[in-house]
Amino acid sequence: MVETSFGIDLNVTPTFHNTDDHTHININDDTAGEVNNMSLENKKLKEMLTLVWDNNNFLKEHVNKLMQDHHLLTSNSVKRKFSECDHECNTSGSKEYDRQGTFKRTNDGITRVYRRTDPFDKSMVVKDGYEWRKYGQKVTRDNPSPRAYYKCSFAPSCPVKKKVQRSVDDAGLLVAMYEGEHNHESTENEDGKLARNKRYKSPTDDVEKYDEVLVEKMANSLRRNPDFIQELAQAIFSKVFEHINIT
DNA sequence: CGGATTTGACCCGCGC
DNA sequence: GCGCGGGTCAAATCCG
Repeated sequence: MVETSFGIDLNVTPTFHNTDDHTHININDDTAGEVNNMSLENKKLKEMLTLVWDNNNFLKEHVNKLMQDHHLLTSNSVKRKFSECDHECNTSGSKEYDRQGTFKRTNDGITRVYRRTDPFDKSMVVKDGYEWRKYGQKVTRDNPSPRAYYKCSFAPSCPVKKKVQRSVDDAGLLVAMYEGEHNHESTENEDGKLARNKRYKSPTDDVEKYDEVLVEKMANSLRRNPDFIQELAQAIFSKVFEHINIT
């Protein structure tokens, strides 16, 4: 079934239950000619809408496919990297995973956090519930991507520092190194965590959201088009007259 | 206008 | 002592 966002079923012919004679309308020859014209326009309109809908479906499938490919690629890459990290961690330190694709490794008082991000995203943000103030950035010899230096925003009372740099062989992997321990509570409270969890979206949610936005945009542009409104009204009247003629 | 970020200069430890 | 590289400072700049 095809239905626009403003509630008009494009495939199903509307049915009318005229149980008494009050619905019968006499139409003269001029009106009949007009009705024929409207039928033609109605056909055209229906074809146009079908075309738009087909295009929409095609785009939807295309987006779905792209999302699936991207998801597959990302998860494979994460799996591969995590197995490498696992290998490192079997020899020293302790390890810890979280559900956001973050790998944590603690060794000699320095905690390393590996977080997978978009390789094209140039931001160096690794959210950890604390607020940080950036105080420097440097390109190091062994890595072409710059290393960012952060101090805890509670400094100087809190001595914790953090260094963030992209992995040498995987630009999509951010490595954050933490030195010291915070002497205060995380700046992100429980409400914040809940709010963030609520905001979590699956890829399918994205597709549905994209669908909604697309349909809404199409509907809005059509709504703003007076020609469309007029033709739509004519089409509806045409259907009504068609039905009345049959019955 | 004030806080955050950027970026070049400076500091410091280490190896030669 | 000198050069190199990582870390830090602070003035300039950006941005809400």
